[in-house]
Amino acid sequence: MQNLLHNLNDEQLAAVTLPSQSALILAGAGSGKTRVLTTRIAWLIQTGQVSPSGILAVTFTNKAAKEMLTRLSAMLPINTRGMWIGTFHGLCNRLLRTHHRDAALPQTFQILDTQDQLSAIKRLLKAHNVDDEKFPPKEVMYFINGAKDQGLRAHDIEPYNADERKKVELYQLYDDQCQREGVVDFAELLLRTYELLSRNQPLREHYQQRFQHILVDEFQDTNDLQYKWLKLLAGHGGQRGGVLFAVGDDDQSIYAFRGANVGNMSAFEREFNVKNLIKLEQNYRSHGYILDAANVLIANNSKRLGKNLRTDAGHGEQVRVYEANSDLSEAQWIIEETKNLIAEGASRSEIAVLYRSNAQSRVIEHALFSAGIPYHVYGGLRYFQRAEVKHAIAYLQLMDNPHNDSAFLRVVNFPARGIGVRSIETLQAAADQYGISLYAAVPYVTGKAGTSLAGFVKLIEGTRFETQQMALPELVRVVLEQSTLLAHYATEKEGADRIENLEQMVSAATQFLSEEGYGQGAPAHLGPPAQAQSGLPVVNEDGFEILDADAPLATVMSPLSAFLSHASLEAGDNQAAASQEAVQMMTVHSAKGLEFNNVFITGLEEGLFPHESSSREHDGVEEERRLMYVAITRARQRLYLSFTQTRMLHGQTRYNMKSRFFDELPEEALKWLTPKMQPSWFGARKAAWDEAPMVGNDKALAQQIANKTSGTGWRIGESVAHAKFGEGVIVNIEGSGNNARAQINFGAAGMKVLDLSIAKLDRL
DNA sequence: AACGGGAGGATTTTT
DNA sequence: TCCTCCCGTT
Repeated sequence: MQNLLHNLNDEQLAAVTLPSQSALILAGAGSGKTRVLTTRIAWLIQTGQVSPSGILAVTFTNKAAKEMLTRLSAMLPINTRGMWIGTFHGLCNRLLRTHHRDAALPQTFQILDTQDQLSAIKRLLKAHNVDDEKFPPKEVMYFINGAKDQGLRAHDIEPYNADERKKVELYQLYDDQCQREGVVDFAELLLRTYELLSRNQPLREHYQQRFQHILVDEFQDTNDLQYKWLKLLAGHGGQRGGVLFAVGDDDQSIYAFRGANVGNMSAFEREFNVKNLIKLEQNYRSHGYILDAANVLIANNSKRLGKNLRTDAGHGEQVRVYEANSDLSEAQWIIEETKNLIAEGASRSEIAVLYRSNAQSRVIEHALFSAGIPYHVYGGLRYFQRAEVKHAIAYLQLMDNPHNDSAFLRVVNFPARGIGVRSIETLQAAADQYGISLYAAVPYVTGKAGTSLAGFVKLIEGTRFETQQMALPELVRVVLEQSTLLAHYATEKEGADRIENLEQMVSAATQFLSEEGYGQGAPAHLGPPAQAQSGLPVVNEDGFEILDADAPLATVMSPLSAFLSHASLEAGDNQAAASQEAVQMMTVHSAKGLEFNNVFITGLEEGLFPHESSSREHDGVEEERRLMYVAITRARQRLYLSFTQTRMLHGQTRYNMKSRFFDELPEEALKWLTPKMQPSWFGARKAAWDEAPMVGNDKALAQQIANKTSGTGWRIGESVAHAKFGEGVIVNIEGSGNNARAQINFGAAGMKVLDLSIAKLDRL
């Protein structure tokens, strides 16, 4: 125990050893959050307050879950495999497999990833003759997912106009289609589990009693449904249930666009009557100037729980700021600085280039490539999302559940076997007539189409029979052969990579079996033995004895089903194993949770970062500011910020102003590598602006600024001096004439709003 | 069925 | 600019 707790600072120690009450840990960037979370679990177990089976730890990503397991097994001499540590989706998958009957799902239900879901919706719209101009599939998908993320079914929604009524109708039809086909999308995993537990009292109470300690990572990223899910399991409002230990950072909430609700933090504090709010403010990552920049910037946000990072590491180096003429020269500058860093002994993998949007990476990539500097771009297609891999997966899905129409349609004519659009239309008509799956409708199609379709069914049936007793990797190999996918790509000019990817699937299967604790030789098709139950038996409303959805997965699903869920829930790495010793390029979003000795934050221009679309969203700029905060706090030792006067975007040259975030950073923490131009800078910029052909948003922005500054005699971006507050920069101007007020950032003296007709300001 | 031309769109992302 | 999607042609 001494070992477990030593080296924790006071804040961390307090969090780890909190009594059994709901707690909210405000964990700043680089404050040892994961350490606190894992040590808390270890401490609870080691002090005998809970057994490993009483722990439920939830994360958002598989990576975070794995990290937690790894650290835990290093701390505790127990087998972590039996512990419930996983992603929301992974845990729901496990619960739904076990209780599939109560959840009204086939045990082999398959999981749609986003691509699958979109094609399912496209198919639905076609089947119901919906005008996809008026109801674009993507929009329908957002609508459905948005509703599910709030825990709403179609019948829960009160449509406020005809269009919405149609969407609600489509939502219902979509759910019907999924149910018919035995498939479940990501949001459905959560919602179905939530409904299962809320409707089934014995089941709910069983898990409420079992999970005495529920720990949640990245709590600021939870959506409404996830919070409801947690409340349900924690038995909120009832006598039963466990203690919720939530760890998060409201300042790092950057996923509102996908439904995350930071408000869950304060809601949790209120609803669970949290007495234990602990702030982890000691930062072990960044040097002082970098933290100062982060702290001062984020102080501009109004809705915060409040937190200030501190470090023992000293000031370190100032943040370097560079203004480039163009995106090309920005890239060139990055190359030069990167070369310097490497010459000084920096490892390439300790250099990160961050940008707001993916479109910005191209120019920088090009420059790095020309300079012969190895780099790795994050993002892009993941292994299980590649077309050829998805095709193979579709064949495997048909092995497991031939009534999955999505999988059927994907490969019925791939590789080509003469089953065209007409054949499919005939088949679809038959399926609709009898209300059955496409696969089941094949015998009803006559003629030539019927013969080729029957051939396909024979292929599936034959392969299924042939692989009956095979272990998973062997089954995968046979499916790759029998489907003629390998043969098909062998004839393609560029097929070598695809074949390699397909063959990799055999080893992926082997690796999966060992990771999940399946015997390597277990027949892939075979379901779990009915006796392989663990945990307490519980009885549902019908008096059936049901088993606890305990780990490992092998007890609740066949190796094949498990592998298929794995393929959907864990999309795999992006791209082939990139060389480790490479400059890391990624969006700010994907940099969350990572850290580097040297960080470049590029494209810091109004309209890009903060992004122009953010101004239209509720609290959009605050979210962008949090994003900037995340970006800054990635850096350990050296941070570079850059912006450019002109940038080629969407085929047009744009003239941007430097990001407002520069005006929100403390002067003393910055070192301008190029002259900081103002106020003449603004004039020069405005001239360039006037000369250049304006595109929509430039005009809007110029107009907005003109409106704001008209008649005040002051301009946004201008440097001023005040007798009391010292030097500052005008960040914003509101109102006009005698009512005009300027928001001025006085750096160390803070942000002030001054009445321009009263305050005595001097131009600098 | 495969290819090409044209139109339109283009934050951010995990599961 | 550059990628994706759809439609029309071979």
